[in-house]
Amino acid sequence: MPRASRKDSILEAALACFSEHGVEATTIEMIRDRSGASIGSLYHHFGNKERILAALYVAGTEAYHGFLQDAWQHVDGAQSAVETLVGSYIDWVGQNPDWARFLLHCRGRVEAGEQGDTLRQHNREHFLWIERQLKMYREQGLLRELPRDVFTALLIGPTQDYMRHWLAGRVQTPLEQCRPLLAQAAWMVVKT
Amino acid sequence: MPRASRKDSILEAALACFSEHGVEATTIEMIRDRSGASIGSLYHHFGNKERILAALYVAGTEAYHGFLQDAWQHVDGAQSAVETLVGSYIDWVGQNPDWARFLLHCRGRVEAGEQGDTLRQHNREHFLWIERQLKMYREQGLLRELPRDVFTALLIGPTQDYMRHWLAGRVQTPLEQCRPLLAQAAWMVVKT
DNA sequence: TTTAATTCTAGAAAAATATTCTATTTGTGA
DNA sequence: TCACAAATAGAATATTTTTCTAGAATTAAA
Repeated sequence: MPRASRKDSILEAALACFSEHGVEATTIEMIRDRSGASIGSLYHHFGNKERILAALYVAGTEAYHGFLQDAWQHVDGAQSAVETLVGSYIDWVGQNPDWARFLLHCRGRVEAGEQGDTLRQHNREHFLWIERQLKMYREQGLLRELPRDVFTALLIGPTQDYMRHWLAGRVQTPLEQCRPLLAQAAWMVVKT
Repeated sequence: MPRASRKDSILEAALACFSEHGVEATTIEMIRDRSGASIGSLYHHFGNKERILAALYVAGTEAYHGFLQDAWQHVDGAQSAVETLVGSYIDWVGQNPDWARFLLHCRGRVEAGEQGDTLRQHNREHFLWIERQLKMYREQGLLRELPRDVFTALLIGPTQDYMRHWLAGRVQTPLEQCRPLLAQAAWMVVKT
């Protein structure tokens, strides 16, 4: 296996800087110092600061999507599917707080930027993947008939909200305790 | 009534620029041009760019809190309270999309900045106000006993999630149609 | 293995942006 | 009217981002 490419080491350094100082406060120079790359190298690989953000964003969402799809192996039934959607989100954010903070913080910014379309395409595909997974349960009448966007909001909204507060250090209830509550509530509100 | 002060006109111009070009892309110069103020005046009133954001953020949250407290006049019973929390959020965001986009986009940034404590204090007070309003219903046993942070996430999480997507133009279901669905779901998941 | 082409790296130079500073003007109370 | 503070202006400075030119490393073809 090839060791981390220069490109990757720049991304890694960028995430570390963002976590440490916040996205707005980190300068190209800080990323240069931390990664050991030169300005020229940095701009060769990414072109500008915004595209560093975008690349990092895509890498993060892909990591999360992969995590979810791995967890999906053990899904067995509609309730288990809902529980996995909620639980995987909690687990991944819990295990990767720096990534998660970055993704939550920069979503709007990256979507508004030039890579917005790419990103939206990515997300749409992930969404469709979930749709395919739930199709069967829907056809069996196990899930409420709701506009798709409302369904999604009901299912994952509370969890996203909770984890956003957790990342900001605004909540005390330990994750292990919330997990079943949130999973159960999601199921309650989404089942027929 | 005094007409808009220079300070206010700067804030107004800033919000307009942010809505039009995004927060990251607007420069001090753009705000200067749009507001008609000079650089000196701008820095006299706010000190730096970050503090313009913070002031705008505080103004926005205050507007929303006021809106909610007005709507609270008509609350009558626990279900009505839940419905008002959800409905007011939808209404305010629907009527003030620029404000809402800005608030959602910048929360993390402002909280991480020097005004973070002030802001957190503000939010805590608002949160406590809601707590006081719900206390009675809680004592009557009408609301589920849950860790407070989980309760909040269940109540408002789906709505916040939905409105975030609405602001980004990612959903089609009209707000009038979602409103009762979200309110009803919130009540379902939060009532005893 | 040499050559040519391409990719990558480097850092100085330029451009864009944010902030400070000094001077003037405006308003306000004694 | 005078003294003083608050507000405004824009030039000067500092910081940060981006571009540009040149050289080093790598790859592929001959």
